Amino acid sequence: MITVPIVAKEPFSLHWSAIIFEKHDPAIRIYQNRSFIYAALLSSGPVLLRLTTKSINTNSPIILSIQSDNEISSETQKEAASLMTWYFSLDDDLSGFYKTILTDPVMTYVSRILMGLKSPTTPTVFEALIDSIIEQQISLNVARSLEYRFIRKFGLKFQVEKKDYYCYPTPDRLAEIPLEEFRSCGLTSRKGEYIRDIARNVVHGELDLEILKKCSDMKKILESLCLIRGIGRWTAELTMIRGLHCMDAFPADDIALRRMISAWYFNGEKISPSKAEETAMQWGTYKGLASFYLEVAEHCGIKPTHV
DNA sequence: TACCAGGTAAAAA
DNA sequence: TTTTTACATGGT
Repeated sequence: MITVPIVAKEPFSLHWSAIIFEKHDPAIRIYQNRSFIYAALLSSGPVLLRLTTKSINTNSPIILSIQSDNEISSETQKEAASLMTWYFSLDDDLSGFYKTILTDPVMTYVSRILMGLKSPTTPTVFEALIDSIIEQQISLNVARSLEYRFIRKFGLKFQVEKKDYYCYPTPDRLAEIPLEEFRSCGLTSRKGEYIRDIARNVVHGELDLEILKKCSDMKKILESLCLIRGIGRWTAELTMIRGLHCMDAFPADDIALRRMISAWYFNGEKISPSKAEETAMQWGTYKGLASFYLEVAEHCGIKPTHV
């Protein structure tokens, strides 16, 4: 095992940023005992990454450790560090967000509790896109269990100290899966088609998702994602938040998001997507980040009773 | 048991 | 052009 110190722009709290991963699959990724563990596929092969912090405070130092049954080169160390820096947006400065929401008492209240929370980003756009497809229409609990089945079935399996771990499946692998196999881990046949078609198009070079990271035009990104079969506005926006770190994307049709906005801003009264948009206006260019704060608040059982 | 959950494309009207 | 329907699974 090799350890590397990691620098994060303050304020940053690993605890809040990773807490949505508690109770996830320990063979894939999980947050427990103040450590975030992730089975990563680097260019040299699979490794087990662990980010650890001593306390939940924002100024607590972060240590990255890399585990593998194979030798770990200095190149691999560098790649691992930059992957985790991307994953938790460690270079981001949250002060702009906190300043923007000062006029919103609700978001200010939530952000003071969750101080240092940054929105995690998947290593690849592909991963965010496939996860978002799996999550279409069904509840998060159901989606989560389907995702684990999916990753365990199709992801690269490797061992560290005799324990099994699974990396997220690559386009290469998914391109050759027969449709019945997607169906057998609980996906609809339709979703299986979407996923296989996307994987094939990526492999054949007809679709370049990762190049979207270089595009700064949100509207253009949204449009190009929506051209893909199986991708509507909701899936595109979720992918932009989770795979491209577009903190301004806002999936107003999202049922759960509307439920959360309704609980915090409208006393639990049901609201329309346009009402949700209206509420999000005060979050400026941080609509997606603010939404994530509400999501984490819900996850942690933080409720709007004290506002 | 029936219905809903962080939707979407395709069929029917 | 607009409205309805099928889809898979786990929780209530």
